[in-house]
Amino acid sequence: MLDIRLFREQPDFVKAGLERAGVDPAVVDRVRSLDEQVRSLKTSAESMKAELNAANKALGPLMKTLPQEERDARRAELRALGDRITEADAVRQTVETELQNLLLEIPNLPHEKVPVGKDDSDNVVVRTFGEPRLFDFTPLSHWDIGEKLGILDLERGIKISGSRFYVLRGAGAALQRALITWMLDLHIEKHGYLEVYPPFVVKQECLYGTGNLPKFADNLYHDVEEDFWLVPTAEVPVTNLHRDEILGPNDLPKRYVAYTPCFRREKMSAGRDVRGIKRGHQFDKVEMVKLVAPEDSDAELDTLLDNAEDICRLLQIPYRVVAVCTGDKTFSSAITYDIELWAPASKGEEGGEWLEVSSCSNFRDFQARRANLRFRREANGKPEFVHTLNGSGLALPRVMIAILENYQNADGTVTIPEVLRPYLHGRDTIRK
RNA sequence: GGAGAGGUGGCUGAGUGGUCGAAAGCGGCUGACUGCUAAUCAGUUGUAGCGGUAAUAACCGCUACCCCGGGUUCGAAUCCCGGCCUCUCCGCCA
Repeated sequence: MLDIRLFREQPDFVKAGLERAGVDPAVVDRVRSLDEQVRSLKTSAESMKAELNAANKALGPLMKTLPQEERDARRAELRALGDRITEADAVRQTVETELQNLLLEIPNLPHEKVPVGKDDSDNVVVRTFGEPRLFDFTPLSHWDIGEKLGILDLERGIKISGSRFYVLRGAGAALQRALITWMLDLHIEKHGYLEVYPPFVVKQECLYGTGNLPKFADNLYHDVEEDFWLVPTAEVPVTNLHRDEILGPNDLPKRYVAYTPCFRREKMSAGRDVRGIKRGHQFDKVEMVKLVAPEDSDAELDTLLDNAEDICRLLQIPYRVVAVCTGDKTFSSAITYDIELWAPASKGEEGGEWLEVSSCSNFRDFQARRANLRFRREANGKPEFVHTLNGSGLALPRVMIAILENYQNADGTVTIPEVLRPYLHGRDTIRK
């Protein structure tokens, strides 16, 4: 959520930012008009309340001594005033709710460094690592490799849960588990994150905090009976760990890493990426989340991104880093870099593609304001909103795809990346 | 799932429907005293919104906040209803 004061004091700045993000800047004037209404309604109601409070204060001690008739008269008079206040408050409440709802649907302003663009075709590749491998045979897609090795069962996933679900078997399941443990260990021991294991269902407040609600409910699984929501990413529970808290001077930065499954309805991408395991309703992910002081967030994004890239480098899989443009960035983020792994056969007959395995973002105070997530610089200082960041490190299914397709051999086996072997009892190859 | 108890300021904890933003203690801050620390004494000490003086530190006024949301009443921390949460006992269970 953007600071209402920004709308009051620098409306042109907000308009310019929203325009860059491809949002109609006319909302700024609507916000300002609603804000002015709320404030004037509040002022008039407050002066009535002051009047009522003063009258009540004066009336209290007189109640015992005043003649019955006069008491009744005073009561009626004040009751009428009270009723007018109730009405005024109701009107104010309506307008205020409208304002709040509007603010909740306005996206974050893009960071000044974000390239301006309309959609993902305007994203900018900022660096690449490694060279796509040259095959002396025709590389198979991961779904072919997976089925042939008996480590991926797409049919039975569909049988038991429907489309976009799959089953990993044997070395497939073990490989994913090894990846999760290895990534966690790396972030904990080498990069200095604290591991947390959060709930996989959350209350709706958490989703408002990160910005998934109210706008993106149709991508979320919701248990109506208990009003629980399945997490679409660990970002949601972990960013909300300190919701409604004021952290102390020595509590920042917080650097967390969490493994969770992620649940997404994928209503927006119906019919897309239906083959293989590229896009499922359920997938696993290791996620890094940071809470930092505002002046540190730019630098923290750089290290966050590097921590995620480290995984790719150690796996020795070609990747590229993409600066996401203003038109393609997500609702809550101010700036985002995507990491894309090369998958040589992920499009089947059509060949390879760059697969998004991580999205590293700085949200500045956008989520912190929604989640009321603050800190004090000094013991008696004024609370300020923290800056939040997060990035995948990494999303499992697509890493699996990249490993299977990049490390496949002519004989149908798959070599296991060296860094993972200690996590697989020294095993170096997946064979049938 | 059954029965009971309770949710008050940074913490502990009091609070007959009006004089309660709220006693007291602890903690914090300021000052005094004392070679220093400690102790003692005095004062002070919630947050937010709006308006004003003043300007970027501060001061004054009003409003709101005693878990959340409704209600009763001229007036609610206090009474009533609903919800959430915590604790204790019993039952069940990975």
